[in-house]
Amino acid sequence: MREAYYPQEIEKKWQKIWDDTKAFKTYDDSEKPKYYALSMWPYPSGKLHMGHVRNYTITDVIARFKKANGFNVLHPIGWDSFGLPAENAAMQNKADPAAWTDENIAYMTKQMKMLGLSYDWDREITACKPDYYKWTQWLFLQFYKKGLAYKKEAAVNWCEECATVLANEQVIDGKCWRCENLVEKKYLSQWFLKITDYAEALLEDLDKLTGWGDNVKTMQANWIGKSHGAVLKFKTAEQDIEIPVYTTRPDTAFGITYLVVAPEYKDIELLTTDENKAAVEEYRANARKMTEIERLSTERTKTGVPLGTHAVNPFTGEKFPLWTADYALAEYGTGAVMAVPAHDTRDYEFAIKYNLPIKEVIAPSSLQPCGRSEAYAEPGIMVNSGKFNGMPNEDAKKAITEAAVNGGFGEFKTQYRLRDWLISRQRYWGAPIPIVYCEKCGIVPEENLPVLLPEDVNFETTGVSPVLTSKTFINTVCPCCGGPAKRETDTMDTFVCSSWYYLRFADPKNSEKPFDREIVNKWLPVDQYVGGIEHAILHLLYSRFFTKALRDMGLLDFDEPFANLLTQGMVLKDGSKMSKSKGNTVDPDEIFENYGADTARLFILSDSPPARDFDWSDAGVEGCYKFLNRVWKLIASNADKINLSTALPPGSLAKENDDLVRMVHMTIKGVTNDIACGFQFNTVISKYRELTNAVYDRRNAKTDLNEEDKAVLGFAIVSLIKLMAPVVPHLCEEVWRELGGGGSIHDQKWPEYDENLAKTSSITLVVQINGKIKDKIDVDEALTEEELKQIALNSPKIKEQTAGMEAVKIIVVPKKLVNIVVK
RNA sequence: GCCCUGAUGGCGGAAUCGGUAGACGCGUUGGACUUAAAAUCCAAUUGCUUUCAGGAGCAGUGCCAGUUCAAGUCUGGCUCAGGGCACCA
Repeated sequence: MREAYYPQEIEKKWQKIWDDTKAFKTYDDSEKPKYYALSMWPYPSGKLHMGHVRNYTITDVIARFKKANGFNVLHPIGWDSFGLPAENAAMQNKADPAAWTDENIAYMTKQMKMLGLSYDWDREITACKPDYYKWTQWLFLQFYKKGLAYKKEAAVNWCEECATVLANEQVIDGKCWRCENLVEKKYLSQWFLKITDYAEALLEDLDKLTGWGDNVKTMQANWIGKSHGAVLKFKTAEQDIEIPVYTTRPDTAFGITYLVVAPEYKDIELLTTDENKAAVEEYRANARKMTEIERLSTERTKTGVPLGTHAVNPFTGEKFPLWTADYALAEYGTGAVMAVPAHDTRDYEFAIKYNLPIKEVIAPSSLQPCGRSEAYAEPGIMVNSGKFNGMPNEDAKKAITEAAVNGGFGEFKTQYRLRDWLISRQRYWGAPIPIVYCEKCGIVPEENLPVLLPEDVNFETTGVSPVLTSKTFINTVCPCCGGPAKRETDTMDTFVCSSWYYLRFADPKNSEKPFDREIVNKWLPVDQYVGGIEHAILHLLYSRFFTKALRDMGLLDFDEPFANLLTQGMVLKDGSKMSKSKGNTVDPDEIFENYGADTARLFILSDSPPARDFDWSDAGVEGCYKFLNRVWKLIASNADKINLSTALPPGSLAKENDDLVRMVHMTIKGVTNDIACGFQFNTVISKYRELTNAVYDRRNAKTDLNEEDKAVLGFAIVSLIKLMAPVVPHLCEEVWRELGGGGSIHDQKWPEYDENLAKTSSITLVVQINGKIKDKIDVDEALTEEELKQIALNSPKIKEQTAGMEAVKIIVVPKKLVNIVVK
């Protein structure tokens, strides 16, 4: 074995061999239990960044660990390759988005192979290839047939920069998720998926996801936004028009002093008097012009105008005025709000500004009656509420709603904040929506799939989709009547493609259907999913929705796609996120070139637990490189002494009591537990270092080795490289073969430990006085409690410090400590 | 405003059940090797006080209380930081 460690040479050699021999190919037919490890598939943006390196390394180590532990592991990769960057690149470089994408995929594939990732490349899938998007389109049609895909005219989020609409989930703080441009409202006819049908299931099943972090689950629960309340129906005094209102505070119904409808409310024109018409129209026109962010800003003082008409409170018969104000949202509840300024901060602010009456109906307690200079939103006792007076307001919520139900003017209602998923995009580089518009037949699904993207398009258009420039795509014949018809020119949101890709990996080559039900049932759910927290709502919610909908269509038999989710932290440099604009990026290629992939893998896992942010430091990389050199040298300089045939398994070593043998058992136990319980790779790596240090100490201490010493050394070294193999696959493979190991180290079984040997031979007894540590004594672990007590009491230090004092109580924790309580 | 997560040396972070706080590494300092440097190896490294140079003592895990023989760990109340949601009635 050569003395010096040449990672680049070793890595290149093994990567080629693994590739040529398809070392990580997964077969469906195996006796072993299945394990599906998956990283979120990347967008082929050009080059891997360190976030990718971290993500894929984590999943790769898990996959290799599970394989060594006897699982049939599925560890695939693919490309989320539809999306705007390819189209933007096409506009700038006059390149074909397909060619640009292919180039990027080729480069990133090369980088992934350089990182030594154990993917089954035969299962690679690519969202923008017709053999994949054909099935995205097919699934869309299944949603359409089930009434889960529909077209409607609605106020939608429009990004001028990207020249397309966006889903609610893609609007972050009123800005576009991709380009951070301010989002505007537009009224357009668009395709939606009916995710709201699954609001309750998506919320309820969060409890089943015991392998997900609470942070992600609460984010989803907040996004779904379930609330319990009532719909109360009001009639107008002037025209007898019904205005239903959703409220979570029916207990405050006696305190209503006005009613607000959203500027987009459907009956608003009927509700406006002629005198008020001009002012209302002007207000509505202004509201339309405002961007989402302006309108939703809580900083902004509330505005509104009266409609001139009135509604009647069915509980009291009181008349109160109708207003329109943009703090009422058309898309939530019924689009109308009953205003109780005494008990709602927003209504209070509005009432003060426009001098509307404030009527208190809940007092903090019977001792502390009303009279406040702000809205009182806390629980209390009902007042000014007729027969409900004196009741705790929480009870009155139910009682008043029941009264409304009995009176025929109300009902209990559960409301969700979640809205339907807008999937139309006025862009080229996406899966075309397979729909045809026929003058005779109306909306007709196109069953002849795939509907291919046209190639005769001009990307130098502004403001409209390049698809519209095609001369061949738009005009077609109706699949129903054969008459002239036009194709839908919108494409699907890329998140549709990524909502089912994890299913396709189970059956990637199927040309008859998106996936075979049996095969998918066998491999899914994904046992371990790894990716960034930024998808906590978007991709993870959509995928859960897809899985549930596909189950209801009978295409599969499970209802959650990802059993365990690990959201990895960001990779930082100098305390902030790596970004090109800050100039603090680290190029993976440079790290591979200078140190090799094994060092990169080791370092990215070594310093922080996977869920936490990771601060990149050049010194840390150096440290990992030095460690690998140390391991290499340790083995190279002892290669002649290590004989794999004498590197015996546990139980067969004569020197079982040897401290180094015990250390090896402890390390196997520790590493195994640290990976199995929460993937704590940082402590796993510290255990590699401890064992390495211990082997060095042993070798330094003894130069004249007998056969037994060699066996111990061999056992320690072989165990070390087996434990390190998932993290540092190239070095360990090379060393394994150099030492004469048969086959690949990555086909070896995970080392086992003996529980009796996985601890030190003696223990340190801690002696405390009143809970403060006063002495530490090495003792045999077999001693009884009474013996430990005597040893503690006989310690000279303890005698000295307890002289003249009385021991009130002595607590003995077996094998650990003695605490003497004195007065 | 509501929700989630976190706070431990100069730094990243360890510490199964409440039972030796600071594993492992980075950095720093000192030393060995070298003509020299790099590399490598060895040692020290929470703070303060004290010392006869072997050590000894005290304090210490964001803050304030509490439970306990014993609290980084459990309970209550805060502070700060990061993230999510937000005129959602």
